[in-house]
Amino acid sequence: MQLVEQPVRSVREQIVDTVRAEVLAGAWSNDEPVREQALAKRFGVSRGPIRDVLQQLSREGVLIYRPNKGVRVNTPPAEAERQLLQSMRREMEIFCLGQCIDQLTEADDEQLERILAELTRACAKGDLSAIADCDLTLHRTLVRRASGELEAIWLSITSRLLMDYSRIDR
Amino acid sequence: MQLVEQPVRSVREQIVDTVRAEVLAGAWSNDEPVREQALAKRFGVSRGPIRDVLQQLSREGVLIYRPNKGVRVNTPPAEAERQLLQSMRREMEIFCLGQCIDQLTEADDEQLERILAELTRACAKGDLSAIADCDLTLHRTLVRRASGELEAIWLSITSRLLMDYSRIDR
DNA sequence: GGATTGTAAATTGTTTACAATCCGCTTGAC
DNA sequence: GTCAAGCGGATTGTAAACAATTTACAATCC
Repeated sequence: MQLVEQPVRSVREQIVDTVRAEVLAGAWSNDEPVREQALAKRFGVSRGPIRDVLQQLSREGVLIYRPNKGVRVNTPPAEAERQLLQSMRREMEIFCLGQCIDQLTEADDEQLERILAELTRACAKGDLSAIADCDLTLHRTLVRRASGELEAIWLSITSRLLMDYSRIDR
Repeated sequence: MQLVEQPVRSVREQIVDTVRAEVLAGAWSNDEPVREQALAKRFGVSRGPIRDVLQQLSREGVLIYRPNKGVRVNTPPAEAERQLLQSMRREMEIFCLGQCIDQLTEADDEQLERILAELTRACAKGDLSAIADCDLTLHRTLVRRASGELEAIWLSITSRLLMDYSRIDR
């Protein structure tokens, strides 16, 4: 499921979103490191783009990177930190909503409706990873609309928060 | 000036901090794109690590990246966005201060004193780029101490804010 | 027997070479 | 004279080879 449309998405961006979704869905263990070669083979690219992907996800806090030792799935934030992030996320989303509430187009409405429907369905089924994914997609669309500049920051915060879902899911 | 101590800093990290400091000091124009080859030559490495650096700084919002067209210095945030970031930064720093106020060691105190002295000196001289640099270093130390996980997020927010200083300086 | 050192395989970090894309300029048709 | 097609250099994107580091395991020493 990829409801965020974007005219041209680079290979790296696609891989980033795929890997992040999988990690947040709890599909990856954090006991063993993520191997660059394996990912490169899986996505049919060389190690270069994969390294970019792993670096980016590490800066987002989804993975954790240690020099010469590769990356692993990060652990969820501690409770105090989680509250801070929650608060910051809320602040950002309120801001973005206020920024873009007036300039929503017909197409935007339609897209939001689709995502909301998907979210409702996921909630009904109790599919936590799907909920997390929809959650991410829905709000990400709003944030990007308000300010592309803020998207990266918002994503870092929210990804960290969603790591709790993946833990619960397992 | 690099007062943040770190046992082992990778080549890339060092270049990232150097470039960021220069951009925030207003040393780079945003009229012309940043060339990978030139940076590679300057730092004595190949384009690979340089690309990592530029990618990271782009995700921080210091630079802005466009596919197949390289990176440029980003423009400072709009006023509304700046206020949001300011508020978020404040929230983070208050949190981090509360987290680590109790567990500061002798060495920490000493280091903080040094940075503060440097900051005072810079303020007295009205050296805006030095102020920005000290500002960054001082608070970054605190944030890292409180939670290394939060450092990346904090850095994204603060770098964007400090871009205003660099504009004023010019 | 336990600790330590040496070695080989695996993995990451970096460089180099090559392909794809972009940008400025010429050139030629109209 | 103007505009568009196209050519060439420059730059970015990717892949593959090479170097440095880590890790696991075996051999050696105490």
